[in-house]
Amino acid sequence: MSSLRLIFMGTAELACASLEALTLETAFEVAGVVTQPDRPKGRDLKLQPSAVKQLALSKHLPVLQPERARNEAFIAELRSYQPDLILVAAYGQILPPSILEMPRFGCINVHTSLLPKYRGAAPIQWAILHDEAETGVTIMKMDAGLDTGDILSQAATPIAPEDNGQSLHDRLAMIGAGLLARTLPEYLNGKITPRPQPVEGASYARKITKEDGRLDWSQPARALWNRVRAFTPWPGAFVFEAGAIKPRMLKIWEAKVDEQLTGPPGQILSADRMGIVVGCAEKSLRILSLQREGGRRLPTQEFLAGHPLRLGGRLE
RNA sequence: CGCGGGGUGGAGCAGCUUGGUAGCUCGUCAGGCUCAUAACCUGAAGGUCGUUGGUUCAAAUCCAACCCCCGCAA
Repeated sequence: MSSLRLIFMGTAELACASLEALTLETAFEVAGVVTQPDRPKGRDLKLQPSAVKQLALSKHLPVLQPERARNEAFIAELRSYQPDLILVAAYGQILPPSILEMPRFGCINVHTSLLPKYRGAAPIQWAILHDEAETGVTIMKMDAGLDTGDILSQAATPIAPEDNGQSLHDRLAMIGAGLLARTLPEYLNGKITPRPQPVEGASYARKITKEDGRLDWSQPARALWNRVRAFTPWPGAFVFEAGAIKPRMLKIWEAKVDEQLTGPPGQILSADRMGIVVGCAEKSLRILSLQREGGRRLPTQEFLAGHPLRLGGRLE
């Protein structure tokens, strides 16, 4: 039997590790890569190819970039590739039934959560936000619902205190790629029976927005700490210096919960080389590195050298 | 031409509007104090003020072009 014809659909950085893994498997032939159209990005809003497109081009794989995956012409073109299997990872568009039913082995998705928890667009961030002890990757067979398909395999990883959105993302990308490489052959050989997702415990991780990164000091320090971690490096947790005519945004990069100091929510309780401590609903948050609008990311000590903060001042 | 902030000793910033002596908080080095210290005191080294050109008796400061960094936005 000749190698399996496979179509890869993905856009974000997360998908690259999986694509890389698949191209290394001789049992598969990656016949084409589908990714989102180039989008305006960067300071000049110039069109930029997706991370997956860049990787695909470097491997000289055919790249398809339909504006809409539902588009009839695209579906026809996809059909012409006669895929045996379609692999989807962080693609960013809903696939119509005509695509889901196209390959004889179906469409397989790599999702970065332990389904049925955290279905949807931002499972990594929401897992950290919700103070989960662990999360993971699920390989599943896609169906018409949003991340509701039957499970082929899963792998878990603990969320460590030093984890943030970036580190967890990178780790899950690697775990996902490895799990995919192990799961696919077994699935294709009929050694895996897809099992339906449990009804209990399902949740939805909606897309996050910039505004979700705003720190609300009326929350407990641990919740704010989780928010900082979850939103690093994107979209970033932020606050504003209070009292200024033109409020300056401060992006918080690193923080930890301070067990000792307490004070009114938003009030600066301490500011020295050890950090900027701000009062919260419960305990306080010690900011270790931050970035002012227009400036670069700085450790607290260096930030304070040029931006003295008044004790008792406020952040909001 | 998407909007905006910025490039000043090793780090972060002020000074620029109203041209005329290089400033602040740190760091570094030396010495002092101290049981000790990331604390405190004294002293020192370290900068062609992003680049090029222009205006001027005189430019960090005014004008022009260019290079680079960052936030927003995506």
